[in-house]
Formats: sequence, C-alpha cells, structure tokens
Amino acid sequence: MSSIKNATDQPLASEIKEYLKTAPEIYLAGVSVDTVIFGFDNDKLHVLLLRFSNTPYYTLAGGYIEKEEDLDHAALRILSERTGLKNIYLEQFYTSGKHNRTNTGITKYALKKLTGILPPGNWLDQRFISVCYYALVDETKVEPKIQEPFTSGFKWFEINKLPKLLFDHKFIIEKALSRLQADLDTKLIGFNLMNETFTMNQLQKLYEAVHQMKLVRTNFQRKMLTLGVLERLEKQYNGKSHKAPYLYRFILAK
Amino acid sequence: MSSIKNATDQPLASEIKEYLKTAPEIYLAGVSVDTVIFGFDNDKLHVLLLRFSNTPYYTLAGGYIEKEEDLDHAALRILSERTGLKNIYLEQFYTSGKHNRTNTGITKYALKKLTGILPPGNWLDQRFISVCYYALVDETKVEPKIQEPFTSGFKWFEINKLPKLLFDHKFIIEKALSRLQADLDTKLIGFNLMNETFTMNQLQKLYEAVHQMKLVRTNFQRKMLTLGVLERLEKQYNGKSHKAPYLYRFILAK
DNA sequence: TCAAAAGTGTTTATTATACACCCATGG
DNA sequence: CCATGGGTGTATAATAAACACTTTTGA
Repeated sequence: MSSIKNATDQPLASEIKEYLKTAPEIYLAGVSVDTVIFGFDNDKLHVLLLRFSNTPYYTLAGGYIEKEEDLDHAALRILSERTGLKNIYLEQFYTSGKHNRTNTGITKYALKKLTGILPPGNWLDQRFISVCYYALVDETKVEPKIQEPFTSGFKWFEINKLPKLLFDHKFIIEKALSRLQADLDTKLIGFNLMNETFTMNQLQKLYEAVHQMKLVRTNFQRKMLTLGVLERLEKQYNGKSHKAPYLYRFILAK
Repeated sequence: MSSIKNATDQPLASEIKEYLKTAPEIYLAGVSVDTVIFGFDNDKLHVLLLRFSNTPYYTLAGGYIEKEEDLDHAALRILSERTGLKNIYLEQFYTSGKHNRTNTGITKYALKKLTGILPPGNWLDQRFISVCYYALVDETKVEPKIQEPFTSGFKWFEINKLPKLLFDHKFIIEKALSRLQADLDTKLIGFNLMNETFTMNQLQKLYEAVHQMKLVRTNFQRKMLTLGVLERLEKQYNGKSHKAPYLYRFILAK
C-alpha cells in the first residue's frame, strides 16, 4: 500500500504557519516521539515511512507530547493517528539527543522546501530530543493516514531497501531492528506482526525476515512447538498438491 | 563511604532562588538526565544515592542538559561531577515520562522542605521527562561530590536495601538492575565494576551480586575461561592457609 | 598432617544441529 | 504414480550441570 499527494513544489507556508501558532500551546517543547513501525508481508520485514512534503525524503512517523500527556500515551496516540489501529504492541528502545540531530544540511534544505522561509526560532527550528519506540503491527490491517502538512504520503519499505531518510532516522531504524531481533527470541512478540492464525512456514518466514538469515525448517518447527505457546488448529487446505499444513495460534500466558 | 551535611531544617531559599535564575538560561527545559550509579564492594552490588536536602529521602544523581550539549555528553558530565571519575561506562536504558512523575504528594512535601515556598511555574515546578542511564564504576575510586543546594550528602546502598526514594527513582533503579543483568552476560562489562586485576572468586561474587543468586564455583570458572577474555597473571598469595588463587585481567577485543 | 579454598577432570543431562524418513495432497 | 512441501524420528555434536578428585597453602 502506498499513497503520495501534493506533488506540487509550493512551500506550504500558510498551513505551516497555522501549525506553528498552535503547537507551542498544545505540546511540550524540545521533546518529540518517533516510532519505527514494523510490518510483515509474506516474507519481508517492512517499515512504514512518511514522505516529507515537497522533497524526495522520508521520515519516521513522529509527533509531539501534549503538555499533560504521559509519554507512552503520546506514542500510542501518534501511532493510532498514523495507522488507524488500537492495541498496538509498542516498545520504547532509545532516546536520541545529539544537539544538532535535526539541524544538518539535508534537513535544512528539506525544511526550506517544505516551509519556505520561516522566522528563526520558530517551533520547527528548536532542538528536539526524540524518544523512540518501535511498533509491531499487522500490516494488512493498517490504514495509514498522512500527517498534513508535513508529510504527503506513506509507503512500506523493505528493511534493507530503505529510501533516503531525514534527521538520524536511518540510525534509529537500525537500532530498532537490532532491538527487535533481541526481543523476538526472549519475549513472545512475533505474533503481533501476523494474522491470528498462521502456518509454521509463515512463522518461520517471519523469523527469517527479522533475523535476516535462513533457518532449518525441521528444527525451527520443533523449537517453536517445545516453547509451549502454540495451539494447533485445523489443517489448512490450500489446493496445493502436498500435505496440508496445520494452522497455529499463539496462546498467551496469563 | 558516606557523608551528610546540612543537618539543619532551614529551607535553602536563597541558594535555590539563585539557581532558579540561572538554570533556564543554561539548560534545556523539560528534560533531565538521571543516572543509576552501580558499584561493587567485595560481594555486594551497590547504588550511589544522594540525600535530598532537609528531608529523609534520597534521589538518583541527576542533572540537566545544556542547550548545545549532546545528551550522552550531559550524562557523562553529570556523572563526572558527582563521582570525580572520567571514562565511565554508561548505558542509556530508559526514558521516564509520566506527566506527573515529579509531582506526587511526597515530592511536593520534600520540595517544600528543601526550598520553602516558591512561586508557581518556577524551574523546579515544571514537568520533566528524564532520560535514564546506568553507570558502572569502581567504587573504591569514586569520590562523590554533593550537588548543593539540592542534595546534602551521598551514600552507597545495597541494591536490595534501598532507602526511601523520591519521584519514580525506585522504579528506575529496578529497571536499571534488570537491564544490567541482561547486559552482564551478553556484553563484557563486568570488569567496569572491579579493579583491573581480580581473582576468579571475586569475579564470581560480582556475578552473584548482580544476578542475586548463587553460582556453582567450578562451572563458573570454566565458563569464564572459555570466553577467552581473561588473561591469567601471577598468583595472589594472601597469607591464607590454602592454595593461592590466580589473578586475572580482562583483555578487550580490539 | 589438617582444613580450606583453588583448580582440573569426569560423568551425565540437556539442548542444538543435521539429515533421513515417511506422510498427505492434487494433478 | 509423481512431485512437493509438511511432519516426525534419530544420530551426533555442543553445551550445561553436578560433583569427584587433586593441588596448594599456612598453621
């Protein structure tokens, strides 16, 4: 799924100025939230990115924290706004705070393309420390919404075919991936990326996509089954000329 | 080591007011850094805590971020100021952001004891999102310095005999410990808590203190040796009537 | 010679890996 | 029947756990 609007090259000065007026009243200054949204489709691990208006660059889904809002709540709210989902699996994994992280050459250029000339010291001009979360979502259930006027589209990218990114978002995605890899085997979170029922083959594809390596089919099956968290359901006949695989479902420890 | 000053009960209004005047010019608003400083002494895992002036409460070593300062640099600077050390092992592990985390009943009481009555909306009154680091230090080399006027002393506490803490600092320490436990076995960081040379027994005591469990001596020794990161030095004769243990040193992979 | 702690060896259990084998399915 | 992918069994290797044994030291 993908959508790109606003192909014109006009700085969005008027909408931006409206935003700059209200933002300081609503949000905490100097702190932002960025989320790495992971999805999975058949055999590829994806990241949902937003097109930065009037530029060829992409960014993470981000936002600000309301003045009386808990940090975790802000992350969840921002994700709900961008994906249309509730009950998203979220994990805070890093806080990025280099003093010039949003103030590099490319970013300055991109901001100018987006906004035109703005008075210095405006809301977008300040230093932001960004608290980063990763989210695991069922990609097929996501209905992304763009965040006007800053972004003009969204697109799922394969984890190893990322586009040009603004700020330090490439670094943040890499951090998110390595954290996801570590978490996948220790916590039982993989199912957040899948449909409720799945075959063992689909589950293996997920693990292979996250860890970016091939796994041995027979041993993977045994390993998953001995975890004791999979419930075997009926077989799934799909018309292929071979044994039908069982469907499984995660059973969560209470 | 321990030191408590300022046993009087007078609110430190004048020093505080001076601080409140300069802080907003120097530091980022709304964001703080808190550090869980771990030390190790013979067989106990310790945490260095600061006595909140005029109260029976303790807090983590914390501070603010200068306006043009990198976040990691701020954490290191704050630690250097409090411990007198350079080259401290630091790991960012969590960012705490509940909107009322510094504004609970006990904290209000403690702040009033410390400062007397201050105008509302002052620097200390604002909401802070706190980026949390843990530090591993050689306890014997630390020369703590208090942070006047907010704190009036410091003390090493055993990890499972913590005093009453302000804010959400107890929760943060627990998070830090479980992160340290996970890190100890995967990264090779234990040596940051010890002298440069140590016996196998001392190393085992460290692992036992961090994991809060007994380990089997013979198997622990083999496991450490097969890691291939220990260099065996001369024996350490200590006058005891038993075989002298070897000293070891960590050799860091380049 | 003894007690205490250090260091090494050995046995067993557990877990991981490789791969052989059989099974079910639709054409 | 065949080809294909699914499921199970088994042999082997690697690792972990339990504990016996030997060594060194100072009294």
